[in-house]
Order: sequence, then structure tokens, then C-alpha cells
Amino acid sequence: MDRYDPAQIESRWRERWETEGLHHTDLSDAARKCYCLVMFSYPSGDRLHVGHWYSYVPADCWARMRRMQGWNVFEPVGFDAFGLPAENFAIKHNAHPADFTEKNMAYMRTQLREMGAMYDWRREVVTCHREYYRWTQWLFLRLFEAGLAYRRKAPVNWCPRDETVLANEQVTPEGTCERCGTLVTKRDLTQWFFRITAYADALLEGLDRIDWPEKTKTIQRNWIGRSEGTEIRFEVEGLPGCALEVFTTRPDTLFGATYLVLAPEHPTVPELTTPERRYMVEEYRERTRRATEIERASTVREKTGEFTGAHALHPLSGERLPIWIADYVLPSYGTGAIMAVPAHDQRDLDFANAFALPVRRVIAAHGGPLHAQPQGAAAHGGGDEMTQAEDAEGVLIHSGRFDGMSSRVAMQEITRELERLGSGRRAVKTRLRDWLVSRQRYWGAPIPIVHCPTCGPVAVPDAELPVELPYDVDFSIGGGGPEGGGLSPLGRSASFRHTRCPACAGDAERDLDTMDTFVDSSWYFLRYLSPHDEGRPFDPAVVNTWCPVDMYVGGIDHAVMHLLFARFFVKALRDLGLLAFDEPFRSLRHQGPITRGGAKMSKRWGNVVAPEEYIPTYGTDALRVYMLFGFTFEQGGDWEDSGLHGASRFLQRVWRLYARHESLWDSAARETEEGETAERGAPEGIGEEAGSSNGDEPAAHARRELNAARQHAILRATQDLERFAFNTAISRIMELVNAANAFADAPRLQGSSSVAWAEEDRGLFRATLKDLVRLLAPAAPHLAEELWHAGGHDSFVLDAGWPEHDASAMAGEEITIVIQVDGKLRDEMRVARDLSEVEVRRRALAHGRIPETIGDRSVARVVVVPNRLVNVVTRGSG
RNA sequence: GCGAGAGUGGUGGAACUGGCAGACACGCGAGACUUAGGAUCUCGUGGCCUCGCGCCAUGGGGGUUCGAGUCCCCCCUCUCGCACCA
Repeated sequence: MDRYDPAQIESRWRERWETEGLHHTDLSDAARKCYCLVMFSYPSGDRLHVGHWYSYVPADCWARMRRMQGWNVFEPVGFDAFGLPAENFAIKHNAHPADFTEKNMAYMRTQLREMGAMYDWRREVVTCHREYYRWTQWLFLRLFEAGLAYRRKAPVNWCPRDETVLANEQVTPEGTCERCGTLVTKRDLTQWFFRITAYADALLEGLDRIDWPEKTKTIQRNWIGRSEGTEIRFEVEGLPGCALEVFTTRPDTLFGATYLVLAPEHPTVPELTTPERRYMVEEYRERTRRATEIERASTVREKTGEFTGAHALHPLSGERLPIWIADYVLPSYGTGAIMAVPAHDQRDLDFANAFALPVRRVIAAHGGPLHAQPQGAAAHGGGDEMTQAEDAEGVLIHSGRFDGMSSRVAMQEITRELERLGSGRRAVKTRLRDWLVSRQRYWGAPIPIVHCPTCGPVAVPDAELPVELPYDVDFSIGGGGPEGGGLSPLGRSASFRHTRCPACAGDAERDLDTMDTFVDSSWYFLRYLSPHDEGRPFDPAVVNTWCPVDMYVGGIDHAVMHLLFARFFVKALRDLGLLAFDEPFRSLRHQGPITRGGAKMSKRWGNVVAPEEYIPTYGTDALRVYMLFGFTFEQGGDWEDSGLHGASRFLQRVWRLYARHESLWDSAARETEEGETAERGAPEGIGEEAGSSNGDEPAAHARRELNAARQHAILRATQDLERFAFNTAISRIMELVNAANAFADAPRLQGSSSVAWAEEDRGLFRATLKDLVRLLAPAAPHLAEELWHAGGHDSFVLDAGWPEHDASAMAGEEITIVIQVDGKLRDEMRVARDLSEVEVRRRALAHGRIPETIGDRSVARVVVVPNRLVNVVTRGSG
């Protein structure tokens, strides 16, 4: 064996794997199927850097172990090729997104190949290809038919820079565009939505059945934001037939309501505003409209609002309640109107204090005396203004016949009473809004709808799909968007725009918007299973056996958005009878971010670490090992060249280990086929009675040590890989390398060549080398392949099976037991593993300096932790 | 503000249900081999000191326990999520 030359080894094996189709998965065999998926790449203009590798390499490492364990692993790859960044990049560089995307993907493919992952390239999926988006459109139409895709005019998020609407999920908590960072504004536009809110409960329920990080589930639960409460109807005084609906989660505080507040945008506001209040109200509404999301969402801001002049009538007490508008009530949540209970809601209290509105306590602390506070004691003007709302549940007071009830009971009783009067009902509200899917941009799948002046929106017949995205279109930004008198790019193409109505054959116009790219990525994992099927989006037979995806790896930045949308899609398709399962991703893992100089890698900062820079000198395997060993998977960390250097040194050390014992290792395959003992965990002389056969105690001892290291490595590396603890898995393998070197360098072998060793040593050592190369294979597949073949094997290491842990081989192992006296480490002793507690205790008390340490104190207690330690507890000195 | 998670050597990071804190590495130091070393190998490497089977050490302070990085309470710092959601 020559020097370790990764460049040469790696390209050679990658070619062999490719030509032999080693990574092609036979999907007809689903008996032990394992669908391992990574979030596919986005060819936006940046090439893949080590940050991308950091989700792909660990996923591949895990998948390789699964494959070696005998699973039929499917690991596909593809491109999320539509989308704004690609389009913006193309505009900036005066290119066409289609051309530029193809070019970019071509480069990324070579990058991905260099990574040495087990991708089945025959099943690549590219979302911007007509063969794919045809089915995206087809699926859109199924949702349309089912009423799950609909058009509606609504205030929507508008990104002025990208000139398109955005889904709520694409607006950051700061109110900026998730893609470009521009402040998002609101516009009233007619847009396409997917009715994801209809699946709020299903989306919540499904979370309990999937193996996802708790954090991610929490984020989704919060995003969905389900709350149960009561909708209450308030008649407006003097306006018969005009009633306001409010939503509250605290119907028990109904008698504490002292005014109502509507969102400024509430549609009833103009109708009920009195003439003398109209000017102020209109002005306030205008001011609100101009305010940005951030300004409005700020909780530290002073409360503002205006009185409408109108009054509502309390449904149970008949009391007159003033109706206000204020921007602390959001138009998009609940009914856009609230009953204000200042005594028991901080926001209402702040508002009441700002505008001198009355405060009435109606909930007393549990167990406290009823009517403890005289009516109006805390009311405004009483001198001692209430500043802290009492939002805890308790017992009702000042609530008529509901007095004395607990909040819990009163919620039900009051709701029941309102239902009886026809003034209310139980209701469930969610924070989740319907998913806005139309985009006023070019680079996406056209929405397959035709707008006919007589028939309205009509589906394009399936047979006419795809509605092809025209190539020759002016997709520049600057039209001003739908409100600026401009048209979305597709509108600028007359040939695209004008068509015939599929229903009445009259002149009609195509929908001019394209779909959000999250639609593309909501079903790509289904398409991977039959990417070339021309008759349907996916093959139900294959999809229903291979899904859900067994392991999905990607960043937590998609906790809402992609991961929520894909779940919705699968649930909707299940209900449409197209799928037999309803959760797409059974297990999910998030990698942490890889930074450089503490900052996220980006072209802008000029801190991108390109794999190509390192592969020629260090090799792919070193890069892979560094990615796996140098960080905690879920945490990520800062890139350090020195870490890569260390990983490379480790691989060199492995190489030298095999090179030094080349002659011995060379015969590994043959020896194994002879069915000798090496394959089993405990060759002759390893067991408890070891050494008795030839009386060579040091030799037997050395063999026991090596075998123990070997078994530990197998056990721990396997466990660690399974739980995505790649860094510790690699460290177990390093320990085994160290142990193997120590064994071979032992003085008793007098530096003799390993082929000259005793048969027992040779057998064990060969078996160890054989296990080692296989343990290493998921992390460093090229090197492992090379070594495997150097060991005389003809098959690929991927098909060599996974080393099996042999517990019996560890039985005779000698271990160290720590002896403490009163919790302090005082000595240690070597005993056989699993020695009885009684015996361990007896020996510990007599061991070395222990009796001396105990002195004349009496032993109160002896704690024995099996195979770990003994703690002698004394009872003071005598 | 609410919720979740995290604070461990010079660095990355280990430590399963409480059981030798710092595995495995990087870096550093000393030595060996070398014409040379940014190669390789060996040894050492948390702090302190009176250099001992010594003492102190897992953000700080209390507690439970034979025993606490791990469990409980209080505080500090950082990260993330939510943030007028009625």
C-alpha cells in the first residue's frame, strides 16, 4: 500500500459506484425500506458551501449505516429550482432564470457528487421542469375542486422590493420580508389561498404521532395558536339588525365588560360611527392603515384609539357599552372585535386607564371572601387607579345569578345562557391564517386557472397541463405591481395572457400569477418515488409503501413554512383519497448552523467556505469526518481549518494502521471465509479462562483489552450513529484505532511483523481491522472502500454488513472500580466485570490503603454501584 | 413580558436512567527520529499549593443525597421561539 492519496482513491471509487449503480434503490422491495431525505437545494446563485454539507453529510452517514445494517435505503436528491432568489439573481445579472438555473444545477450536481453521498441520481427531481410543475398544477386543481384552493380579496402582505405578496409565514416577526429583509406593507388584493385553516386541528393532532424535536413541534403549535372560547353577539343601540360579534376566551368575565373595541379595519365601523365622531374615526383609520406591522405590533407603545359614538347593549345585563376602535385589536384574529374587561385583562386595563373608561372587577380570588371589594372601588376616579389586571381565574362576583360560581363553571354556564338567548356560541379560533399561494412574479409554476368573463375562474383541463411558463417574458421588476398599474410578468406576455375559456370557449384570460415555491416543495418527496411517471404525480402503490419518509434532515428555519405546508398537503391529499398516510416525515432532525468567524456564511460577508478549496488536498472523507466529529450535530459551530487538519490526520493514522499490517490484512477476506473464530467475538484465549491454554497471561490480557475496545467501539458507535451523535461515534472509532495500535506495538510482540504473530493474535487483530473499516465506512466511505478491498474483499463495503456487538465477549473483561471513602476518591481496584456485589464490597474494604483511610471510624454503610464504584460511608471518628 | 434551551480546560466538545468531571480531538510543552519539519512517534497538559493517594474546580448562591455537571429553589448571562392572538 502506498501513501494515502485521497484524491486518487476517492474519484476512483466514486466512478466504480456510479458505473455499478451501487446507490440505485430497488423500490419494489419495501420489506425493510428506509427513506432518508434531506431538504433539497435551492440553486439561487450561491454554490454549495460547507454549511450545506453539514446537513447532507450527517444524513448520508446515517443512511449508510442503515444500509449496512440491511435496510433498503432510498436517498434521493433534487432541486427546489423555482423561486424569488433565483429570479432576482437572474435580473441582477441580466440572465434568464431558466438558463441560469440549469447552469447552476449542473455545477451543484458535480458538487453533490463530490460529497460521496448515496444519492440515487436516476430519481432526481427538478421543480422548475415542466415534467414536475405539470403535476404541481394538477395537484392545485385537485385542491381547487375540493374547495381547498380559493380566491378572495383580503389585506395581504406586500413586499415592495420583490413586488409580490407573501404568505404570513414568509413575513418575519419583525415585519420584514423573509427573503430580502424589506419592510412588508399591507395591500388589499384578490389572491389565491389554500384552506390550511381547515386542517388546524389535524395539524395539531398529528404532532403527537411523529418523532420530531419538541422545539419544532412547539413552534408549530404556537403558530397554529388554537384557542377555545365563546363568540358573543352585541346588539348596537339604535341600529337594529346591526350586531357585533366578539370572541373571548374568558366568557366568565362577561359582566366585567365595560366597553367594546373594534379593529380600525372592522367593516362595520363606518356604519355605526356617529356623525360628530366621523372625522376623528376616519383619521384614526387612515393612520392605522399607514402604520407598519412593527409599529402596530409593538407592545410597549401607548394605547391609542377613538370613540365611535355608538353603544352596544350587554346581552345579559342590557347595559350600554361604548364602542371604540383601537389598533391593539387585530382585524385578522377572531372576529376583529373584543369585549374589553379592563379589570381582568392588562391590555384592556391600559386602554381604559388611557381613556378614563370604567373598570369593574367581577372575579375574586378563589377561597377569598365574596364581595370583598365594594362595587366600583377599583373604578376610575376612585383615587387609587388599578394598574395590574387580575387575569387569574377565580370566583364570580357582581355577575348577577352567576355570582359564586368558579370561573370554570361560569364559562360554561354563561355560554349556555348566551346560546339559549341566541346571543353566543362556543367557538374555536386559530392564529393560523389560510396560506396565500399566488405570487406576482415570473419564476414559478403558473396557476392553472382561466378567468372567463361569463364563467368566472375555470380550471384548465388536466389534459392541457402543464400551463407552460413562457420563456420569452419581461420579468423585470418595476411595473409597480397590481396596484401600481403594472402587471405581474406573465401579464406582459400577450400570447400567454389571452386564451379561450375551457367551459364556454369564449375569450378569456389566464391567471397571471405563479405559485409560491413552497407549493413545489410540499410534495417533492412523493415525486422522488416515481419521478418519470407521465400519467400521474406519483404512484400510489409505491408512495403508500415507501412513505412516510423515515428520516428527514434539514434546518429548523423551516419549522413553520415548509414543514407545516408539506404536512397540510399530505393531509389534504389523504382526504382526497390520493394517499393512504397523513404525516409526511416520521422522524425529523435539525442540523445546527455552521459559521465562519462567528457569522453565518454568505457571499455578502465574504466568509463562505467552499468544499472545493479543501478537497484536492484533504479529500472528501476528511471533510466528512471533520463535519461529523468537529461539531455537535444539532448545535453546529464555527468552521476551523485546524479541525479539518485533525480529521485528516486521523484518516492518515487509519491508513498507516492498515498499511503497517498489509500482509496480515490482505488475507482478511480469505481467513473469514474459512469460517474461523475471528468472525466471532471471542476467539480462543479471549474468554474468562484465557491464558490457561498456553499459560501466556500477558498475551491473553492484551487480547482481552483489544477485544473489549473493539466491542465497546461497536456498541457505542452504533448507538451514537443511530441517535445522530456523530461526534462521539467518531471518537469511539478513534479509540479503537488507538487500541489497535497499542496492541500491535506491545513490547511482548517485540516489533515483529503481524504475520509472524501467534494465530490467536492474528485472528483477533484481523477481526478488529475488519470491524474497524466497516464502522468507519459511513463517515469515510471512500477510504473504507479502499481498505476493504485491500483486505482482499471483492464486494463493496456497503454490502459487507454492520459489525455486531457480542456481549458475551465482554464478560471476562477486567474493569476498574473506584473506591471512595465518604464520597472522596481514595483508591481503585481491578476486578472482573460483573463480579458479585458482596465480593466487590469485601475486596474494596480490604483493598490497599482503604482500611488505613477508614482508621478507627466505624463503617456505617457501603454503597456498591455495579461495575463502577464503591463508596464507604463512615460514622465519624471514634 | 411569556415560554423553551444552554452556560463545563487555551479551543471544539464528552459524561446513558445522579456514580472516577474533562472521553475523543485541536492547540500547547518536552523528548525521539531526522539535513530539515508545518511529517511521524512517545510522554505531558483544569487550577492551586506545603507537590501529597493534598486541596479547589462544571455561570453565582443555597438545598436534597453516601454521592450532584446531572435533581430542587433563588439569582446572573447568552441563544432561540412567541409577543397586544382577546
